[in-house]
Amino acid sequence: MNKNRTRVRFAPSPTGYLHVGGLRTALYNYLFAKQSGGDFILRIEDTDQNRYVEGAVENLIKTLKWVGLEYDEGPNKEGSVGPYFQSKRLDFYNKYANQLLEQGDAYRCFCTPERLSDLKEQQQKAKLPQAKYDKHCLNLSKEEIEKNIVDGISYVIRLNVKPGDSVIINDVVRERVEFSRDVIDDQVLIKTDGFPTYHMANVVDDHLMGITHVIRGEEWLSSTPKHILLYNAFGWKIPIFAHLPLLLNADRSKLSKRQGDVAVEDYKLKGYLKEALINFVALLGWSTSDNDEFFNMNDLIEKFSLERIHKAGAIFNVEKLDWINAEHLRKQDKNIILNMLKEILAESKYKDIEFTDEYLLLVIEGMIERVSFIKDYIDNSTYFFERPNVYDEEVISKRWKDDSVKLLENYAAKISGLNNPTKEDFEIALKQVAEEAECGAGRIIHPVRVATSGVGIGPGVYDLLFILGKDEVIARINKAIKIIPELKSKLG
RNA sequence: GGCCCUAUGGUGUAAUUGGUUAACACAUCGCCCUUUCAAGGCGAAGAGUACGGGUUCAACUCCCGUUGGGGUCACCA
Repeated sequence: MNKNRTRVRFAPSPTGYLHVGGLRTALYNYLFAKQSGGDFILRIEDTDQNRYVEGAVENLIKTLKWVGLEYDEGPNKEGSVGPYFQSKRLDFYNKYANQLLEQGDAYRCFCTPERLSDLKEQQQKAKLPQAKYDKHCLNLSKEEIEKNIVDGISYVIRLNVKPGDSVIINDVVRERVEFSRDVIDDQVLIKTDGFPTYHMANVVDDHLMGITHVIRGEEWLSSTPKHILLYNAFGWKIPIFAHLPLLLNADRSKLSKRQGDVAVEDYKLKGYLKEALINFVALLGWSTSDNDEFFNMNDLIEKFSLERIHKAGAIFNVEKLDWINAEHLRKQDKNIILNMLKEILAESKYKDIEFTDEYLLLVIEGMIERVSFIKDYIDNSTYFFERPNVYDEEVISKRWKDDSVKLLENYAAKISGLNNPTKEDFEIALKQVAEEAECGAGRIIHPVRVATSGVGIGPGVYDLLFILGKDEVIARINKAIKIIPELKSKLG
């Protein structure tokens, strides 16, 4: 392990899904690592046995892979500093906890949960500014401690915060942040079950894993002094910290499940492109000095910088995500869109119908400027996948005239004589029919659009007709002229 | 409540670190283009930088205070 090499980590606890805030944290870590040629490490913080969720880790890894954040070291990808599950690193934590014990920087605490909650209650009643552990067990004699251990009384190991100077955090985003020592609690380092708390585990692991930069959410800022105290007690080098602004709901509260989707998986399911999600989330709290906003992963790797991270929390604005999604969709390779379209077709009511790639590609091309999501192809242009069963009444009222049937019959007759008509052939034929009937082209364009698509919106008519093909167009016209006049008379 | 972070149009963000008419994007509205709808182009409206004091020739930028928002005060991360 090269000492000068940048090493960062994303260290989620496996709660079941990847939060979009977590995605952004992971992304910033990834971008920072990649642009400096460093390592991006995934470490699973599973030290809470009560919070075990079946399949959570697998899901997390799958999702990270989907968005393209591949880690250099982590579960199933062992590096030299594993294992990458904290639950498998208990020996390390115990070893270092013992060191702290010996140094007097930590002590065993045998207090019962009852005493602790009573203490808290008393302190609250006494209107103390802050509830803190009273260091009761720090004063236990060697003999008392021995006896308690022999008696099998369970205990935790606490950090011994001694009086002294303020603890100063030098944060890349927030610059200098100062904490008075007397607001720092004697945090539990090792729980009664022998597992470490986050504070202990993350410091030990970050050091052992050679982490140079700790990039994490702002919610960790207020416990960072404890971590610094630990680094100091061990005599370890303190990593560079960067605390990221939080992601917020529309009402500025912390982004929560209650007010919308928070899982990356939710957005995936809704049809967002990974490129869009990455691009959007990157812009939540970070920007370039120029006006660019459309980025792919490589652009981001090149342009990202910790120094340009914004300080205040950012509202997760889905409207802009939608726009970015549409932008990425339009720039996406057509064959990739084709595959995605085939995938959702296979799950749609059209799953049993065969469409050629050639046909679908034409549909994609025709609709590309009109969709924001892949599913829009199906939702907004059903007529490419089935004959219209209903005809938009508003369009009928406005565009269907007494001569529409006649004109459509003429048009159908005209194109039936064409051999493999091109888009231009459809256009020329239509103009001829209009000329013969001495009317404007619009007199045919609009009726033929509703007749063949059922709606008044969509690609250019000639594109529409060409994509559908001559036979289908004629069939649809024949169907429509039997149904629409009746509908028209009903509409009055 | 204590401690900490934070504050630029509705939203995301800029502003050469004190000197611009406070810029860009999304959303909104209008026009052009297109015999549709989009996309695209052009334009409009929308903040005088949370508020109040300072410092300075000059403050969104620095200082102090206030207010709002957020985080954190677990044997959860």
